[in-house]
Amino acid sequence: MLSKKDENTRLDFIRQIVAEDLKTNKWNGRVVTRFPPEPNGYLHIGHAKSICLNFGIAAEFGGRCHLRFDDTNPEKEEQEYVDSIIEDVHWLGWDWGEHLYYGSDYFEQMFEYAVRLVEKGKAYVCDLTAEQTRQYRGTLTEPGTESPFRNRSIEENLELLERMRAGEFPDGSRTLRAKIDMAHPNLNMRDPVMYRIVHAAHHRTGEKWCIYPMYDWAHGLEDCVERITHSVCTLEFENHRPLYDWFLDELGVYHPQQIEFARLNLTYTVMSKRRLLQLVQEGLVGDWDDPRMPTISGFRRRGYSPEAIREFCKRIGVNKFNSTVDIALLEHCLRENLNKTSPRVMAVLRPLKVVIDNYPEGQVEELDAVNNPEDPAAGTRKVPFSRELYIEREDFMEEPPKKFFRLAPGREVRLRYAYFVTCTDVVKDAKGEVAELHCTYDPATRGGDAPDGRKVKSTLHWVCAERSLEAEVRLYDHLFTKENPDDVAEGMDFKSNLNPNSLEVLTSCKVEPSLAEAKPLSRHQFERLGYFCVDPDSSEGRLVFNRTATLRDTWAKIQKAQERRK
RNA sequence: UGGGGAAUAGUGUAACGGUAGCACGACUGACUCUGGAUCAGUUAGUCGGGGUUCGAAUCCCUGUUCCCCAGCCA
Repeated sequence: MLSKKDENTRLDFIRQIVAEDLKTNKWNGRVVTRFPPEPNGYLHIGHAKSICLNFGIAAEFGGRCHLRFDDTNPEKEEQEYVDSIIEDVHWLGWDWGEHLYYGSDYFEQMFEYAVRLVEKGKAYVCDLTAEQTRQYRGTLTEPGTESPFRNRSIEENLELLERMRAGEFPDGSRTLRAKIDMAHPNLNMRDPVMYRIVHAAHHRTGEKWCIYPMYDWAHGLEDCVERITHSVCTLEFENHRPLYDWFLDELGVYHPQQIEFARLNLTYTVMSKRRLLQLVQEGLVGDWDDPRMPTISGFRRRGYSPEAIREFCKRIGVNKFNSTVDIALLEHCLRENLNKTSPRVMAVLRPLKVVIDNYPEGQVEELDAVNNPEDPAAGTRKVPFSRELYIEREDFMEEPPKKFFRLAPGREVRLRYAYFVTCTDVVKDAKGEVAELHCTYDPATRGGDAPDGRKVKSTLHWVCAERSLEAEVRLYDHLFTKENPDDVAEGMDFKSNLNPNSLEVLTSCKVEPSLAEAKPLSRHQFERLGYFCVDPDSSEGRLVFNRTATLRDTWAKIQKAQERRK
């Protein structure tokens, strides 16, 4: 067990700051964080890190966390994204109560603050074109040049700003800029744009506005209005913090503390919204919720549980340097959770027919099977057994290599929860492929135990031929073949590393009848195969499963090693 | 070549001047009616060079490498 000191020292650097602020009463005991997505795409596992950080801190320190849409760019944002984000954050298990906000709700107040800055002589209307603004900004090593409009009178600025708002000027013709320092070594401080003119309909404010605030101007004010205490964001905003501070200080208003942390990178995964959008738009995946996508909706459809994702976010930690987490850790958290929670079931992906020659024709018996050995409360169910069964093709080999313990001619194995069977004959088709197996069973081993104490080397899963259900099963693998999808040849992009085998569809799988009523998105373990989730594509009488993850497969490892030796 | 950040096993993280620890992975072995799970063990690390100190991952100097910034995106 951890001592109290150990627990405290294990806090990440952000939680340490929050804990310290609580101790010194910096914010009068308040802890208010926020998750501020722009509704211009679907949430991904990288956002989950931020979500768990912000909502987690609020929950752990007795504060609250706001869900706020940072919707200041009408050209990229859509209601569809708002809806999906709300659904995803909820699904992950977090709740913001009444604290659902939109940056656009503060547009009027932001404008008033802008007027104040103009009145203070700290902002001005600039007529430079975008191109000119860029040229005047200077470079990383050379200072910028002051805009010729920088010293307009306060009266003129005020009048022009009102006329900007009134829609008198075309897109891009003018901006409102902060008057800071064109020679500042931090480019963000070289008279940054606060408002641009965009005659576009906004998904919430409609046609009301034709000027929209820039991120730097809007974000601090949103935090300010909501009385955020700790404004947690990613590393690339570190350069913007001086500006965040400048705006709030010049206005003399409530001033949260911005803290930056490193975004999540995952092996075999691309994470930027831009590239995920590209995959969707170019039809390289089904949609945002394609089970191969690292989106929250993709993971949900794939069969991941919110608990697994939250545990993952807890384990990866929080830091200020870039790192790439091994996707195996995510998969570990997944299996750890699903192992404890998923009901077991038998399903055969690539069926091979087996006839039990000495079993009575026409007889069907119901055998007891354990639903979840990790959870006795899950109880048992009946599975039908009869003369004709299906087993997995790869569970039989005519000429078994060393360490292959499964079925082979003359060999006895156990059919899980059923009987010991011995393979007596192999029937082949015209092409010489194994078409059917004949076995005998030992009636004394009913249930799977031999009264004489004899052992078998392996236990196979199976389904009753007559009573099984047909199903489609979609097998997934990593979307990319390289740990780092950006590791590409000259002139190529990440798409050249797409895994052509990331999806394999199996259409004539056989599953046990208890699955007839399985609900969409319900998760099951197919014994010896992996975790599978009912895809929403399923319909009455047509079951479709997604493979969420395989079970750890020792035999596959041995096989690989054997092949390598050849 | 301006400014801002950052470097700890293969990977992710802890240690806040006092035994470099944990997790994932990999590899052994035990157990098992899932070749699952579980359990036990092995593996392997402080970016380099100086200094301060009884003692440095930690403090100082210096070098190296990596990330971010020149949108009227966020």
